[in-house]
Amino acid sequence: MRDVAALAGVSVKTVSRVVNGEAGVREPLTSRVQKAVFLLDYRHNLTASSLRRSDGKTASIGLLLEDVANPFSSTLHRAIEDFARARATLVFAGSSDEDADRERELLRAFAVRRVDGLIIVPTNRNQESLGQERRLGTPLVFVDRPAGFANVDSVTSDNRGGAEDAVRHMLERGHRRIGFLGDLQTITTANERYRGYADALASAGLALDPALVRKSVTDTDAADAATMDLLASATPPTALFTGQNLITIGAVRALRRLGAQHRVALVGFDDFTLADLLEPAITVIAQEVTEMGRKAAELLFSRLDGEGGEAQHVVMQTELIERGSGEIQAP
Amino acid sequence: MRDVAALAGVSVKTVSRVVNGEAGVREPLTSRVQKAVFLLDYRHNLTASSLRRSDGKTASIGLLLEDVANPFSSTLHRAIEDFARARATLVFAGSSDEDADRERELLRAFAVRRVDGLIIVPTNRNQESLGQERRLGTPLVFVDRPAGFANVDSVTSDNRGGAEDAVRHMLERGHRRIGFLGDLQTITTANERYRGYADALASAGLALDPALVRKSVTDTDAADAATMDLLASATPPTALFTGQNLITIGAVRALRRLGAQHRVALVGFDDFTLADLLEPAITVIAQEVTEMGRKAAELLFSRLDGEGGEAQHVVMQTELIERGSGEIQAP
DNA sequence: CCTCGATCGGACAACGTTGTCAGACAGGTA
DNA sequence: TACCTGTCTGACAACGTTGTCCGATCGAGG
Repeated sequence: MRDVAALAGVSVKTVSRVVNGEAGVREPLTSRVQKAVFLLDYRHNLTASSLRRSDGKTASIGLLLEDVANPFSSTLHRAIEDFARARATLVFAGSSDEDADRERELLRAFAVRRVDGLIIVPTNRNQESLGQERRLGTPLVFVDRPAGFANVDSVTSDNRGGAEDAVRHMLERGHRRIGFLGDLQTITTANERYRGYADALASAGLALDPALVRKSVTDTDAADAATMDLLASATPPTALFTGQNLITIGAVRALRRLGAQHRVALVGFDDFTLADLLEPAITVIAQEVTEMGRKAAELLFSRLDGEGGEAQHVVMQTELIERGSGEIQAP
Repeated sequence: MRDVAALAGVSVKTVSRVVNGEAGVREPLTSRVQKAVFLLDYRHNLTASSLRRSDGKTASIGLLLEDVANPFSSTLHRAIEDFARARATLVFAGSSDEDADRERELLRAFAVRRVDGLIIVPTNRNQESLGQERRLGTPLVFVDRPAGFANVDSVTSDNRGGAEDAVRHMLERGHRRIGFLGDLQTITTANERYRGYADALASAGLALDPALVRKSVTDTDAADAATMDLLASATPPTALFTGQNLITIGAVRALRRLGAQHRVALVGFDDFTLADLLEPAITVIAQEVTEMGRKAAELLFSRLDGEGGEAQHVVMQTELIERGSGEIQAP
């Protein structure tokens, strides 16, 4: 900056003014400075600038996902990036892999870099380090999973309602023995989906048969095995509700192997690419992931703009997409 | 930091020493400082620190992808994140959408934040602003697409060889009329894949029939339409080579609609989830995406460590995965 | 030609941190 | 006791930028 000032024959402060587009520099100088900037390949140093500026904003936010590579996370990421771009803000993304230590480590990394705000898909229970963040005054928004503290903004799906829709959909087609395959119940969304399953059965006046429930299915292979197991029973389910993407795929794989894909009904939570090209195509409960990301970013930036007031809890509706597998009638 | 020093009854410099784990502070003080840090919820300010420190490192890198939400990009992202984590470095990711202006805008945003290095999936032709980055001395690695300048490290797949494998695979099964569906030829990878297609035909002594080639297919719908078109001809292809994920899916959709999926052979470039669960399962040329990301990060960090010497150009081999669609024999 | 007001430019300090360097202190030796 | 060595500690300045504030300059009016 000093070099630019020297070349343009002005003071550094004047260069600062031009670079920041402040009023108060007349024409001859303005273009002389811009020319010098160009000639010297000068790049404004945002870190130094934010250190000095009164608001101290770094124009960056932290995004804590389960895994930047999974479709749900990366779709969220993209929606948030797009919203942030309009605010000239960059996004640091990190993967927690559902691990509390990694989450803590990333939160710390975000904090030392002085991000302006955080959007977080929180792991099960790691609330102390989140609380610390909050005390530091960094705005915070939770996505996908409800906030451990009620007083933090959050954007979630109606997991319970969506699951209930899925199960009711199959009940309406005559199924009475509907299996449940879900992720670890320590994950709040998984738990909510189980409760939706139970709700639907209760509303229909059916007893919940624990033999039809598998509650700690974490990946495709486990789902495959659990499905094989369920269908091998003496009184197998005639329909399945799978609580998550990978589980749905595992179930499809197993049904296929058993040749049962056209006989056993299936509705999965979460949409996925190519669900419509499978045989049968898979009926799913779809979440509005992009809209969740957009909304979370909107909430965060409104806090950054100094919006006060009560924490907001946005709940997004889910949508049942009929594709075939969920419309198989009970035998 | 001043507050911490005051509470611990030491100078700020001593706090700095403790926080950075420097030698030269004896026991009574060390723990007194740590206690004060804890009591005051003090967080080290990395931006100020990097401003002052001699190396000026911000412990962050910029990652310029086509779209953080697409599977290829997000897999790369994850691999790079993992490598960076071991170096206590955070990743800014951004989506260019193949748009030169967005690319320029993001490069600028990275630069003003003084990232330590850049990993870039470059758009077609935007070499001036990349050159500018290089003049500033920011280490740079290109991924997926070869470098416009030869003197920049790069990690790419053997697109030409992979495409040739795909086409040869179908030639060996008796096909003589093999269609090509590829992305815009301004994208270097798309062009290389076309050349691989042409190479394979030439090696087999076959003439390249322009009527079987569609070179500007950019998305699923266009691929669907192009496939319908090709198969409607008087002398339709008996096999298809699709140059990219979305194109493959569009082709699958069209073949399905025509009921031709078990008659027309298909090999696609790029693997994708569920390719194995389609009917028939899709034979693909798979890239080692995770390894590409890891390697790119490795190259970047070795430059950050001051590694000099010639630019390296790593070319990853591709792998043909037989699943069924590519093994359909010619009629 | 002088004065006044409005407008623009620049010197200085400070943001939070660390590199440099000199001073303080303890312990050992002559 | 005087002196020296080595180990810790702290004062100061500086990283690149911007907020504050004062002084300079210019144009218009008397």
